[in-house]
Amino acid sequence: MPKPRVPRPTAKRLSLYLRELEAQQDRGQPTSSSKQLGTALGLTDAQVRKDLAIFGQFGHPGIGYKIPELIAQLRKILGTDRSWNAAIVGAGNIGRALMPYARFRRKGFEIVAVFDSDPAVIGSVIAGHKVRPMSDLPQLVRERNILIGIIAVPAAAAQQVADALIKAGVKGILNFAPIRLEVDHHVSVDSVDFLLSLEQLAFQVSLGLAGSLDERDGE
Amino acid sequence: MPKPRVPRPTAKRLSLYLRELEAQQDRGQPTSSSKQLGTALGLTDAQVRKDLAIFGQFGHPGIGYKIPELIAQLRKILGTDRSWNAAIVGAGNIGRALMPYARFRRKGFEIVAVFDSDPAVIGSVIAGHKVRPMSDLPQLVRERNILIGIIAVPAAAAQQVADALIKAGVKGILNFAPIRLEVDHHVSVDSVDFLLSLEQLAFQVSLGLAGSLDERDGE
DNA sequence: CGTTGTGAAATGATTCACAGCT
DNA sequence: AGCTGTGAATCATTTCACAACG
Repeated sequence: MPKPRVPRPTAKRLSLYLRELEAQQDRGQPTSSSKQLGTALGLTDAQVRKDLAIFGQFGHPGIGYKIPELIAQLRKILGTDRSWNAAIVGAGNIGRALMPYARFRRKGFEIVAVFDSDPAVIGSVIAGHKVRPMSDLPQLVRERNILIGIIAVPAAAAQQVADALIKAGVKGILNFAPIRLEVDHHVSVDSVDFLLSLEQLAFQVSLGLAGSLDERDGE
Repeated sequence: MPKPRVPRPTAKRLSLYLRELEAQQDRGQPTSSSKQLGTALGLTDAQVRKDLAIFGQFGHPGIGYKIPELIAQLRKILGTDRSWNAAIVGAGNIGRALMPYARFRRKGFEIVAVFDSDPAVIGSVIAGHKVRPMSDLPQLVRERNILIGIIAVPAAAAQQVADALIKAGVKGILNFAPIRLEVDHHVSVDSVDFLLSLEQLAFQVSLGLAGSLDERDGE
């Protein structure tokens, strides 16, 4: 299994397949078909098969996909068959909402450090996490093998936080600040921007009930 | 200006253009060019021009785009030239983080109601918002002309909350639950799913420094 | 000049449709 | 019969390249 070219939309769907398969497994299902996965996720069966076939031949003609087998494969592909240590930078509203989010750990992401620049919160403990000063960041990121940084600071500070994280060795950044981060090409950035999402909603809604935008779900 | 077909990727970029233009205006810039907008956002100039040309001829050859003019146009197109009343359902971690988010109002979104099903929080006031029981939802959505609902409840409850919101008259839903919502085609849904984003990050990072995924920014 | 708007070409993603396996 | 994997066809989006404009 060398390195297949992965279309970006496919990459996003991989996580969705995994999620749906886990749900089906919880319901006691032993196998699933591309048809079944597709209808659950609003996709065509052909789409599902194309996506999965990129990585190998996981399916069994006449049967479908064996759920435990495919789950294991997807976890390996997505890198969630191991655990990832992450740091949250910014103990404001968003950072605080993220800390107690138990599902993180259940999915293999462990928050092992929290940083903030505000002396008023440094030293306090939130949801079991001690808030540390930014000056501790380089050392802790290295010591605790943190590869993922979560930026939950105001837009004005986001770029310099990103720079600090990258310099310390972080390889992936989840960015909640409404700003485009400029990063080296060997670092991955994924942004969560709910203001943008709200605006998309306003746009689609104001296009009116008979929208001229595609009629497919805006998932 | 009838109803142009708007490619979905274009719709997302429209908000980005508006944001960048506002930043440039704050810096005192009177005009901007497709080249300048493009480099600021990691896009080609041709892309920017194509996107904007869908809605009319806003540019001035040799000059570029007059910033105040284009901002006004984009606001009108996106529907953010007016104010939108929104309701938050779910006063848990995420809901609570959203309530004090001042930027919402600044961008034309006003949280005018908050609902939860937990008797322990109903009646309490969070960030100036009184938490109301779900039974108040239908009436309040109508009375306060709420067109946008923000779902911040656990996945298991999300679909029924969506149904309740839509029945009450909401036309757009911002969904924070990690689940696909089944909605009528006249309702728009946009999802914010940071577990998904984290997994994308893990995927890209584990593909290794020399990723086989596109080398462009993972914005 | 510099910059727009836009057909034409190139690239990318999805769907079709069917041979082949169980 | 039911279902996968996949080449070919279709559809969508981006980039190119250039005439026209101020």
